[in-house]
Amino acid sequence: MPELPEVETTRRGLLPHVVGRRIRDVVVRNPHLRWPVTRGIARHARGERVLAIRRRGKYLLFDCPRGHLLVHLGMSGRLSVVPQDAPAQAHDHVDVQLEGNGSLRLTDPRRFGAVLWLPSPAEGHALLNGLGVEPFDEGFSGAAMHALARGRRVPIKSFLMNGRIVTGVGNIYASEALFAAGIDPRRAAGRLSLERWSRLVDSVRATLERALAAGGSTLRDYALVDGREGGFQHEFSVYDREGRPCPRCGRAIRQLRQGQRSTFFCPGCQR
DNA sequence: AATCGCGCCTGACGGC
DNA sequence: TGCCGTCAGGCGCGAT
Repeated sequence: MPELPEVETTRRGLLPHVVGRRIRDVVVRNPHLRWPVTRGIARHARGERVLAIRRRGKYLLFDCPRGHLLVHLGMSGRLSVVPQDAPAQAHDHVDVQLEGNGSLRLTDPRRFGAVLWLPSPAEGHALLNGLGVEPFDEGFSGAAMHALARGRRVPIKSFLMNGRIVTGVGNIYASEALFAAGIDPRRAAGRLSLERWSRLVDSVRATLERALAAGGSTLRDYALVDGREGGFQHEFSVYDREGRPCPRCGRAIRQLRQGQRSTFFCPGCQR
């Protein structure tokens, strides 16, 4: 699931429920995530007040006075706000209980997600300090990307999905943004003109904004904090649409594999 | 330095 | 019906 629009939608959904409240306890029901969830997390987090929730790439950071709770949703993770006595279902891994009623519940069938406690400053942590530019920051510009891509031979689609270059763009939105910009996903990143890079940067932002407005994309596991589904899956132009007509020119959408990931594109519109 | 591709997991689906 | 292979939103890591 969770690319930038889904993580950001989750963040915004959590804000009114979580910010300003204290953590009563962290209940670990199933510690098996990307890294084992240790009891130390509860020890650190207990009694801490959540001052803010930030997003960096696809990571969520719950800022507290003495550190940060980091959550990543992996491929199938979902955060929801539930009553503290809500019975756990399959794949419910962690409950962050808040003082008063209410818990923040992480559900993750495929277990590629993560929950970690980071000492301040969170930016110094290895998972965060190598991350690329945020798509909505000024630093994400045609000129900057054009310069970064110089000499790089990786396909532009893989380059866009590289979180050390730009964060938050995953498999769905890379395909969709390249379609919107009319760029062939197989083109070498270093062989894109400055003009086309500028167009692509605009398309990435526009695609992410549209997805955000729809509450993200629900394919299977992802849901908003209150359990509702996102809506952007109904607006896909190419993703998961092999053989169906391109919305612009009518030719059949094609699927190929790049770096063990499926890519979808229109052979007529994308050059 | 850049690129490739494996592995971590569960579950859904299609072919036989 | 069941078994098996393939694939699914991510990403760190080791090999080349």
